[in-house]
Amino acid sequence: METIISMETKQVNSLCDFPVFKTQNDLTLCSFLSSKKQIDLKKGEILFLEKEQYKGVYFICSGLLKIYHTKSKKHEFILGLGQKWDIIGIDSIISNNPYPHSVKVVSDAKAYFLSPDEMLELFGTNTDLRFGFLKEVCSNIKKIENRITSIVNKRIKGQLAEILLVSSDCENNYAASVKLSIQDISKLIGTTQNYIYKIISDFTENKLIKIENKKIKIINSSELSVIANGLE
Amino acid sequence: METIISMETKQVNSLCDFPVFKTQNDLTLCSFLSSKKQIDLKKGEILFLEKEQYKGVYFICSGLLKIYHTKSKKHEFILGLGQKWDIIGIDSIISNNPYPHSVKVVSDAKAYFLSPDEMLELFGTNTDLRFGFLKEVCSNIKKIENRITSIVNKRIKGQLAEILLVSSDCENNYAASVKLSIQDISKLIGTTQNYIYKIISDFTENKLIKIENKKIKIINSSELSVIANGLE
DNA sequence: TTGAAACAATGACATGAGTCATGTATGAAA
DNA sequence: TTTCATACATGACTCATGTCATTGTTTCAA
Repeated sequence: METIISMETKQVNSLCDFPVFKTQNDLTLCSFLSSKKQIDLKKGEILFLEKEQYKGVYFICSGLLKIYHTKSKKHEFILGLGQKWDIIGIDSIISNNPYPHSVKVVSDAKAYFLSPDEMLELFGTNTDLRFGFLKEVCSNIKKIENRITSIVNKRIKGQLAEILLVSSDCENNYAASVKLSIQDISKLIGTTQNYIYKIISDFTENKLIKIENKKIKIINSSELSVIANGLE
Repeated sequence: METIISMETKQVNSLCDFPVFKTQNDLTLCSFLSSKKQIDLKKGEILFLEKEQYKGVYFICSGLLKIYHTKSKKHEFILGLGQKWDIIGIDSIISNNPYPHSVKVVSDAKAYFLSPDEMLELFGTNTDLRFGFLKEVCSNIKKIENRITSIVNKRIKGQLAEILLVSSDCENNYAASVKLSIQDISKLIGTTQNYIYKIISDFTENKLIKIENKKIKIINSSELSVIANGLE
């Protein structure tokens, strides 16, 4: 069960902290990376829209973003989430194509931004770094292949159970629904908001979860896990 | 509507013919590529299984392959099809990871095979070539992102209509079902064989298609197109 | 303070999709 | 030639999911 929403607490202090840069001993490179400043990304802000010309790569330090396709104004589907340590926009830079999806800030975030020239400079001069970026791109393939298989094989109830489990705060069993609205959860799974309410109502009736202060608290995580794995 | 099954007729005579190699003027490289021989891939042959250690990259010249995940022996899901001009296995070589999916030959095929050493040699010495392979990986990401969005937004009936349309032989309007069995179509869409039969039965009753010599002939492609686009 | 609009949530009903059982056809083995 | 296993195809039934209408709550502007 892959983590959808990260619970990591280590703070990002420098672009150097990103795993992709960890192997570097090049002092000029480290100096350049250390000089970059984090930018603020406000909730609701759109980083870029699908088919827009690429304008750089974002290295996410904190907060939450959604990566989505829009079939029409009515039908938005969330392909994935962007959070700490994620790197957004590499594939467009590499392939010299417009962005293949849109990205929007779900909760206030911080990130480093590198322009196309800066990226190509990094990309061109350093073999280890190049392979690091390429591994990042390739791991995206595996991740989304796993996601499509999961969507096809699981009932919507199972997908919701999984989201609630992996995003729960282990200490208090509160699902991070404050980070992801019911509307966004429905778009992440690819169903309707009404149906998500229905399933949440069922889960509440069956005493798997309960609603406290508009938050979802998990009270039977083992049963939710059975549902998430499609084994009931 | 992206083509699922290629109808291209140009024959592949050399590894040089692949678009990714088209920009090359390096005589040593061309000589090496020209020396490679095609290998035969028999129907039913498995190129590799998910989680297997990578052993090379296949450049498909003819025939049809399926790229799939297996949840269990009972649940196989086809992530995509491999056919002429497709390159299979790049991401594992680049990321130095086992194969993230399995690949099986659906109808007799031919391909060029390059070992990891040969690939790394190509990859390491030539900037244009490197970018060409990376573009290939990035276009795979875009393709499967589009696929996942399509699956989530379309009814199964719409997906079947689309498969029948794009795989049809334009001259005779025969859907290439001889290339893809009903069983494999159901695995490509992610549904049951029985439900595919049901929809085909409905299409036949509504005079959109008809069965001739165990082949599906399209007789109302405009109506099928409406269904494929989810506009009925 | 009030009223309109937007959002949250529920219920009734309709449709899409899956499962199981059954019958027929085909091919391989005895 | 017969028998058995597998594949093909259909029908009945059940469950999952979506749509529409409705009610209640919250927010914001006048």
